[in-house]
Order: sequence, then structure tokens, then C-alpha cells
Amino acid sequence: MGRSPCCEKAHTNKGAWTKEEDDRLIAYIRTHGEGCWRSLPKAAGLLRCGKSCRLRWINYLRPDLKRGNFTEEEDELIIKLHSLLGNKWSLIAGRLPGRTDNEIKNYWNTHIRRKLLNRGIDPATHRPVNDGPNNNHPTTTTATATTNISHSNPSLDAATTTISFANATPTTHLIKEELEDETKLNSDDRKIKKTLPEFQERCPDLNLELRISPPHHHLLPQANCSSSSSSSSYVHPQLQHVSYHHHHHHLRHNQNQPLKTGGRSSSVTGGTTICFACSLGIENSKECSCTSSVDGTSGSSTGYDFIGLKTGVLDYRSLEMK
DNA sequence: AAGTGCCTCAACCGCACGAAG
DNA sequence: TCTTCGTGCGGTTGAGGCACT
Repeated sequence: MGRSPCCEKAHTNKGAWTKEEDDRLIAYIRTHGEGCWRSLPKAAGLLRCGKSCRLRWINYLRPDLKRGNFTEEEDELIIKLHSLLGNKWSLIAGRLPGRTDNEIKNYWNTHIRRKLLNRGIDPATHRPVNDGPNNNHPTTTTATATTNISHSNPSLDAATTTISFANATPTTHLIKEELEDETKLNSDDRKIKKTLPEFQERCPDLNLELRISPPHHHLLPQANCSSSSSSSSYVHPQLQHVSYHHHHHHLRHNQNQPLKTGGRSSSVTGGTTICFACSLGIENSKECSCTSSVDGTSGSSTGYDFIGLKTGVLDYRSLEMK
């Protein structure tokens, strides 16, 4: 008893979409909204498979798509996210507003792979191509990168950003403990839960702990990222622990607030929680309703300034891998 | 101008997952 | 608990465009 085919293949068009088909699909979705892809073709008068309609809409017709070349910032963000998430194109696409997983996947395969190879980096492992087994330092569990971040405020010049990817850290345990409670998880959280051991295995010397100094406003009581207009890369001299949760969630969420999908920054509890999207600088993410803006002295108006990526104060490739 | 090879990217395919019954 | 359905994801394909000879 097999599954029924997703569509009547004998009576469906395949291949490139025509202008008329596009118009029909757009008109239908404008009227009825997305969803029910299986029944959409018939209802819209299209001789197409529902999956094909969905793909066409998501990858090409959606009005919020950002067309055009990828920026250097997007390149670096993709590389960084790929090093953490692997070929989870949809998760990566979720960090790049206006870009689709298909687009990023294609771009990766055609441009970034080559770019990394030219840099002498293996695109699959994000390690130097010549980095043999002896250089993997398998016994070391902590890769701590310490970088000085220049800042307009002299008092912050010595601010330290620590990115630790070690396995056995309190924060990581915390992540695991929270993810152990299935009742608190939604589907996205479960995806992350599945991903966690995956990229710990992928990068045995990496853990998930991102330790950066949060924007000053995050230290204020009741502060959240929707209430501030200060720079997203403002660094408080006192190191704060920031959980690195790679799906735009808040790992140390308020006990009174269920851990849920969505970018709304939770309140800072003891300076330990930060909206991941905002920490990435992706303020215009669909999932993030944070309204914080940058002040121009740092950060990025385009929203991509992952721990100083745009300004070049922290090049992840320079991170010390022990 | 014609032939060839390479590159890009839209689209397809098969599979997996979650929800519903 | 099992089956079915709808949807989404990642890998792959192939048509069309471009560069080179």
C-alpha cells in the first residue's frame, strides 16, 4: 500500500514556468494565501504539481524576495552559518531575509565553495585543506578565540569577545538540559536539538557557546532588543555570557515564557540572554520583531554584522582553533 | 559564424517528518 | 499504534547562457 502520488503526473506541466502560469499562481495566492499546495493547482487552474507551485512561489514569486547578487556580508554570514549548521540550507536561509534555501544552496555550490577552496579551506569541514588528522587536536575540547574589538568608546577597546565551542561547558549543559524537556519544544527546537550533536560531531573541537559582550542596553533591567537604539555591537567591558542558540531562540528563556519560535527577544535575565538574531545582527529577520537600530558607529545598517564581521574586527577565520 | 565546454540556477525528485484520523 | 496525507528539505538534473577556440 504505497503512497498516492503528489499529483497526476500525466496531466501536469513540467519544466520552466510561463508568464501566464506565474500570473495565475500569484493571483491565486494573493486572494487565498499560501498553503494547501496539493489542492492549489486545481483551484488556481494550473496544470502543475502542488510541490511545483510551492517551489515556484517560495523560490521565485514571493514578493519579499531579495533579488540580485549576494553581498560580501552575506557571503561571510553564509560561510559562518554553514560552518555551524552544515548543509541545513533552510536554517541558513532563515538568517538571510529575502534569500531562499535553494538560492543559497546554489550560491554555495557555485561560488562559495570555490571561494573557500581558493582560500585553502575545505568547504565541507571549514578546515584548512592541508590540515591533516594530526592537526585536528582531537583531545582539545575548547577552542577559545579572544579578540580585541575596536570601538569608538576608548573604555571598550579592551573588550573581549570569546567564542568558545567546547563541548563541556555549563552553557552547553544548560542548552542540553533545556532541550531535554520535550514538552517545551516546538518543531524548530526539535530540529535544533537534532542538530546540536550533529555539529558537535562535525566540529569536535567546537561547542555551541558564543561568548560575546552584549550591547550595553542588554544589561539594563527589563531591557530587550526592541527597546534600544544603541549599537548592536556595543560591548560592555564586563564579559557577559551569551548562549548561542542557532535558531533564533533564547536558550535561557524566562521561566514564565514558553520557549517558542519567533524572534522576539525575551527579557534579559541576569544579562544572560540575547536574541540570537540580534546578536547576529539580523534585525530584519522575519522571525525577529526587534526594532533596535544601529547608531552608525558600528554594526550595520544592512543588519549583517555578525560579531563585527562587517567591520572586520573579527574574522572567524582568524579564530584560534586549538 | 560555428562548435564546444563550462557555468548558473530554476526545477525536479525522493525522502523524512509531523499532524491527523 | 499504525496509516495516510500534506508539507518541507536536501541532493541532483538539465536547459539556457556565456566564454573560448
